[in-house]
Amino acid sequence: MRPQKAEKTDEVQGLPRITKQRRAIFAALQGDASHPTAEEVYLRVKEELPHISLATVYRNLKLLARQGLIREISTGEGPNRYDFRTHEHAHFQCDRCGRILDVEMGLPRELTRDLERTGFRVRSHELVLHGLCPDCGAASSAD
Amino acid sequence: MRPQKAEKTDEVQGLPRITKQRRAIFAALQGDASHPTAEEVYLRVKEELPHISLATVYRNLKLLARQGLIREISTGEGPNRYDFRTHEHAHFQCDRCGRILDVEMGLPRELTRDLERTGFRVRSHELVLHGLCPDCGAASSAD
DNA sequence: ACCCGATTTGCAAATGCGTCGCAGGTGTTA
DNA sequence: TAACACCTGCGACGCATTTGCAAATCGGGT
Ligand SMILES: [Mn+2]
Ligand SMILES: [Mn+2]
Ligand SMILES: [Zn+2]
Ligand SMILES: [Zn+2]
Repeated sequence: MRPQKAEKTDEVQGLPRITKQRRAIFAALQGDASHPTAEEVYLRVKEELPHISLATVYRNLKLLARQGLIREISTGEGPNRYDFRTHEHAHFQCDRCGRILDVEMGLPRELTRDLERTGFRVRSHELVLHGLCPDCGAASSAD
Repeated sequence: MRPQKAEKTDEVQGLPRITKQRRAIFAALQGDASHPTAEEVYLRVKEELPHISLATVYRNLKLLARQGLIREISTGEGPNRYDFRTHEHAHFQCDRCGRILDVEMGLPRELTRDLERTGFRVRSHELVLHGLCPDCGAASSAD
């Protein structure tokens, strides 16, 4: 029996393939706590794959995020950032140095429970704190 | 004595003036629970001030937000949105209809306390939840 | 190993959203 | 009313990200 080419109604696209670009982009994030931007990932991957295109990096970061293999973070300040840590945690962005630091915390269970009880379906959430990181806070008071 | 024109070192700019554009933009937000985009505010204000420019709307929304008179919200999905409600509350954006709804909740005090204790200075935070709103959740299960 | 079609890539152009520079206009204070 | 700093409208610009397309590449089936 022939394998049913693309459905007509639903936009089901085939399974993602493992290209060297995709693999390298994913690898570039692993163990990196800096929450790099697409541009930064691009520069990094380019050392291994000099011909890779920035568009490919964007496409794959989006895809990996959709697959849940990485996390996409928008801080409301500058470009999106990417995180290999996919567990539930919040982020702190320093107003001064711009760095993004992990804040280990989840939402109070009761909150989402209350929302669900009101008819909402909570799929995800993003919490970003702003202020001064320990380094910059100290620097500015010593100023 | 002459009034000290602009400081040399510090970029202190004079006091904001009350122009009809600024007033109209602020007024357009009042009582509006829809969290409109700059574009939407622009269209609304244009009915009263047909010659207003979109750049002016952007400039004033930013300024009003800096003054703390309104709140700027970036959901990570589409353009920024503006809120006349400045008290601490979170937002829920529906994946289906895109609407943004208020969620009355603040951060657990203990969290920021722990952060401050570690040397952070928390100035603000933004919490955005994603999922399906009551209307869309019902619609999709009835589907 | 080879085929073949669906997926992916590199490239450039396009898009979306927001900001900037500048030449007048306007609000505010004296 | 005069003076001047702040504002506005306008278009050009900038940055981040997306998209169209032809060529390259994966990978399941043979
Ligand atoms: Mn993180
Ligand atoms: Mn709100
Ligand atoms: Zn810092
Ligand atoms: Zn909805």
